[in-house]
Amino acid sequence: MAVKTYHDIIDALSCAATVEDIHEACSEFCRLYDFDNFIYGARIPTSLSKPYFIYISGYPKAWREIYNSEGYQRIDPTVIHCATHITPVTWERLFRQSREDRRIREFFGEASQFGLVSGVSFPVHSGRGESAMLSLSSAEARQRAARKIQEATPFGQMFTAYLHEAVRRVFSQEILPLTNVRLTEREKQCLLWCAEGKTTWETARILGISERTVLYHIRNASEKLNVTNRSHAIARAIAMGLITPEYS
Amino acid sequence: MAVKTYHDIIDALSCAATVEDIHEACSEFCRLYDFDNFIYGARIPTSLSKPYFIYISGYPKAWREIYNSEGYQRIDPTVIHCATHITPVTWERLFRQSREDRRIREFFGEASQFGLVSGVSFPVHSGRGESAMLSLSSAEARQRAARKIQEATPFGQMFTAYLHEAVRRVFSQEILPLTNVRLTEREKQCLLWCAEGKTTWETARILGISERTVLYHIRNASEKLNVTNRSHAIARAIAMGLITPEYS
DNA sequence: GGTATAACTGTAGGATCTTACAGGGTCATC
DNA sequence: GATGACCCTGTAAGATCCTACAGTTATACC
Repeated sequence: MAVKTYHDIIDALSCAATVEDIHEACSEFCRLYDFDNFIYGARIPTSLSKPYFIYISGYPKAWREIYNSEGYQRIDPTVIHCATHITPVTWERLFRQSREDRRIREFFGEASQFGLVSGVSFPVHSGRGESAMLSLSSAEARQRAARKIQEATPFGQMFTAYLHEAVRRVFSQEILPLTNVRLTEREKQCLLWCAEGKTTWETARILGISERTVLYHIRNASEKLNVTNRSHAIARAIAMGLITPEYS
Repeated sequence: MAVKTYHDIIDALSCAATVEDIHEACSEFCRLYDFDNFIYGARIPTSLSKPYFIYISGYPKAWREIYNSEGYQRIDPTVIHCATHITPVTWERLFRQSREDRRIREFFGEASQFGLVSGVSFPVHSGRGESAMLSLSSAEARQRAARKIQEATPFGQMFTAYLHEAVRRVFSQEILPLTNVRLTEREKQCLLWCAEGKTTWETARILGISERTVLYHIRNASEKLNVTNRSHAIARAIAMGLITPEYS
C-alpha cells in the first residue's frame, strides 16, 4: 500500500471510532513527519465538580509516572504555553526562553533521557471551555530537528484541531452524560440575563414573565447542571458553552 | 525581490505594528495561495457591557453594508460554523449542507455577485473568551477552487492563529484599558470559590479569613470589572479569562 | 386518553448577598 | 516619611436569592 498522505490521516481521524484508531492516526502522523512520539491531553469541563481529562499517549510510561508524581504539569513550559496561547511552539524556543530557570532546564534534561529531546506543541481551545494540546517529540537534537519541525508545523496545527474533534466524538459516550446538559430556551435566557447582572425582578421584566417563573427556570437549570446556586450555575453554563454572555 | 514564502508572511505578522501591516500580510497571504479576498473578524470580551469587535477586511464595502443591514451574521453559515467548531470549513461544504434552507442559498448567491463565490473559513478560539475567524474567498467556481483551497488549508489555519495574536498585539492599546483588569490573588480566589458554588461563609472558611473580608474582595473585584453583583462578576471574570473554574 | 415536556404562577420563611457605616495592619516604592 | 497597593475586620439594615409548599396550561407524541 502506498505511503499515507496528510489527507489520508485527516480522513482516518474523521472516521475514527475508537481510541485505538485515534492512536494509530497519531502514530501515522508521526511517521509521516518523522517524529518519534506524541502525547495528546485534553480537559473538558463537565457538570461534575471536576473536569474530565483525556490522554492519548505514546510516551514512555516511566516518564509519565515521574511527570505525574513530581507534578511537572505545573512547570512544564509546553503546558503553560498551550494554556495561554493559540499558536504552536517549539520546545527549542521554550528552552531558550527559560534560560534563567534551573528547574525548567532540569525538566527538559530529564525528559531528554526518555528520548523527548526536541519537539513542538500545539494548543487547541474549543470555545466551549475545553482545552487540549498535542506534543510531537523527536529524539534528534534540537538544532537538527528544527527544519523538520518547521515544515510539519502547519500540518500539525491542523491535525490537532481534527484530533480534538475526533477525541470528542469517540469519547462522546463518556463525555455526553457529563456535558450534554440541554437547557431549554427559557433556562438559557434566564441564566444569561442573570450573568449580565440582572436581578430576578429585572429578568422577569425583560422576559415578560413573573419573578417566580424566573426562579423556576434557574432552579431547573441548576438541577440539570448539578449545582447549588445561581453563581455556580452561571459559571458552569459558561464553562460548558451553554450560554455566552456579552455576545450579540 | 523574491516571491514571499509562507514563513515570510508569518514573520511579517509577528512584527506587524499597525493595522495596515496586518492588512498587507493578509493580502500577501491571499496572493501566495491564489485567493482574491479576505475578511477577519474578532470579538473580544471587555469590562464594558459589550464586547469589542475588530474587523480587517478586503471585502467590497457594498457587500458589507448589505450584510450588516440585513443582519446576515445571524444566518451566515461560516459565522455559525466558526462559533461552534475548531476546524476550518470550505464554503462548498456549507453550501451542500444547507440544501434545504432557501435563505442560506440566497445568501450565498448574493455573496457571489460580489466575487465571493468560493472560499474557506478558519475559526480561532483563544481560551480567554475571545473568538475570531478568517475567511479567504475566491471568484472561481466552487469545483474549480476546491484543489487550491485544500492545499492552502493547513497554512491558512496556522496563519489565522498568528493573525489573531498579531491583531491582539496591535490593538492592545485600545483593548488593554478594556480587558486589562488585574485582579489580586485574593480577589481571584474569592471569585473562584464563589463560582464553584461556595457561599461567603464557606469561602471564608476555605481561605481562612472572615466573611467580611470575602465580601470586601468580591466588592473590589466587582468594581474593577464594572459589574453590579456576584453573578455578573463571575460571568465577566470567566469571559475575560481572569478565572477558570473547575480546572486544576 | 395518557404521558412527557415545557412554560407558567403564588406565598412565605429562612438563607445569602449587598451596601454603608468605620476602622487597623504590612510591604514596597518614591 | 509619605503614598499606594493589598489584605484584613466588625455591625446592621435592607435587598435579593433559595426552598418548599401547591398548583394551571399548552403542545407533541404514542
